[in-house]
Amino acid sequence: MNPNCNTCEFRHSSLFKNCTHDELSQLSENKCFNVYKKGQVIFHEGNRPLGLFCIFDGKVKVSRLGSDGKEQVIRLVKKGDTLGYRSLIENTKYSASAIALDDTQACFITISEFNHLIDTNVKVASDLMKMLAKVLGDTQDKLVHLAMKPVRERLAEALLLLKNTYDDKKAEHFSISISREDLSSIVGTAKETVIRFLSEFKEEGIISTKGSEITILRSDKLLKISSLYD
Amino acid sequence: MNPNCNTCEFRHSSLFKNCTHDELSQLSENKCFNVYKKGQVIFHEGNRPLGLFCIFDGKVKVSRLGSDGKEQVIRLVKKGDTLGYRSLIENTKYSASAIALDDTQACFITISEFNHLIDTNVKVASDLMKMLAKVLGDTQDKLVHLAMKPVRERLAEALLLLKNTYDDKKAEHFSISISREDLSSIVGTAKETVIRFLSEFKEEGIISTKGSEITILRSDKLLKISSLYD
DNA sequence: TTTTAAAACTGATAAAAGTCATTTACAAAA
DNA sequence: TTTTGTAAATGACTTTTATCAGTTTTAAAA
Repeated sequence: MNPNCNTCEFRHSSLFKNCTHDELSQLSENKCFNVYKKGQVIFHEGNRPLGLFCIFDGKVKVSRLGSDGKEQVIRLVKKGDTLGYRSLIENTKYSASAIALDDTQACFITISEFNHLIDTNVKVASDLMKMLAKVLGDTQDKLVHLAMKPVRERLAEALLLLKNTYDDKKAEHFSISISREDLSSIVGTAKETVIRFLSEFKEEGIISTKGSEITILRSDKLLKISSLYD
Repeated sequence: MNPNCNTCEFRHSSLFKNCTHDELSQLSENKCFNVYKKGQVIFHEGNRPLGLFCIFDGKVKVSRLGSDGKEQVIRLVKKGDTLGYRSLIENTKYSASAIALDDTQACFITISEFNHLIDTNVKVASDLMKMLAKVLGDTQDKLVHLAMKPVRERLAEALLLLKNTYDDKKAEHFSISISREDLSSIVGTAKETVIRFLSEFKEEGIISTKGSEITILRSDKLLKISSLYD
C-alpha cells in the first residue's frame, strides 16, 4: 500500500532527489501514507506542524482566510511537490491552510526524520534552500502582478498557472475542473468578476467551459493577455 | 575606513552571527565597502549578482518596475540586514532592484566568499535558510493583505512597517522623510490616494507631516486601523 | 424522470480607487 | 530675500471592481 520512496515516480525530481538509497529506505519505513478527499483539509492555519507532506497524487491549494471570509490562494501544489516546509523551518505555527482540490494522496514525514535528513545530507539542505528561494521568487512575482495588473490579465495568468502546474499532456487541450470561487481566490478578486471575464474569453474562443470544467483552447492568447504589462 | 566584521555593531544579530572569529576576519579582509547616495541604485533588475550586500548604515527599498512605469516595493531593508541573497542562491539574474532610500553604506562579499562560508559553516547555512523562510512568510503576508485589505488599512500597515523597521527610538515619536511616491509603491496604490488618506490620518491626529516628513503620533490607532480585517 | 440543491451565470447598482488637472507649500539656488 | 523647481495637496471626473439580487444551468438524489 505505502509507496516505496526508492521506486517513487518522483525520486529523481523531488526534494529528496539527492538522497542515498539507504536514506530513501529509511524514509519509506518511517513515513505515513494519507488519503484526502476533494475539499478535505490537509493542515490548518494556526496549528503546529508535526512533519512534512510529500504529495504522491492530486492537487492542493495553500491559502489564507481573511476574517471577512475571503480566501487568498498563496500557492498551488502538485504531485511530487513538498508541502508545509516553511513553518517547519521557521518552527512556527502554520500561517496558511492546505486543502485538497482533488482526491489527493500524500506521504508524511515526521519533523525529527526531516531534521535528521537535512542535518546529515548537505545536498538535501542545499536543495531545500534553493526551493525556498524559488518559491520566494514566485511569491514576489505574484505580489507584483497583484499590485500592477488588472483582473483580466491576472485571470489569464492564473489559467496559465493552472495549465503549467497541472497539465499532464494526456489530451490535446488542457482541461481542469475548478470552482469559480477557487479560481477567484487564486486571482484575488470576486467570483462574479472571474465569471464575467471567463465569458469574454469564451466569446473570443480562448477557452470553453462545461459546468465547472474549463478547457484552454488558445494558451498563446492567454499569454498575450497576461503579458500586457510585462 | 572599512568596518571590521569582528567589531561590527551587528556581529551578534546579522546572518553572520554564528561565524567564528577567523571567519569574520576572513570576511573583513576580502570584502569591499561601498557608499551610496540617497536615490542611488545598489543593484539593478536583470543584472547578474556578483556577491552579497550587508547594509552597514542607511535604508534601502527592494522593488520591481512595471512596463507602465509603476513601481512595487517588495521589501524594506535596514542596517544589519543582508541584501541580494535570493538571486545568489537561485543563481539567477536579479528580479528586482535595490535603491537607497537614504545615504547608505554597505559591505560587499563576493559569491565565492559567500559560497565558501555556507559550505563550511553549517550554522550559517541554517541561519540563511531560516531567514529565507521568514522573508517568504512576510511576503505571503504582504500578498494576502494586498488582496484583501483596502488602501486605508494597507497604508496604516505600511506606516507601522516603516516604524518597526526604521525606528531608532531616539525621539518620542517616530519620524521618517519619505516621498508620497515611495510610500504609494509600498502600499501598492496611487500617489494621490496615499495623500488623501494621509490627510485623513492628520485630521484624526494620528500623524503629522511637514513637507515629506511624516511623524507617527498614535501608532495604537494605526494598529487598530490596519487590523480591521485580521 | 422528477426534484432539489448547489454552482454558474447575468444584470443593475454602488463603492473604491485611479487619472488628470490645478493649486499650494516647501526647499534649494540665485 | 526673491526666484524657481519640485513635491505635496486638493478637486473633478472616470474607470474598475465589488456587491447584491436574481435567473439559469448542472448534477446528483429521490
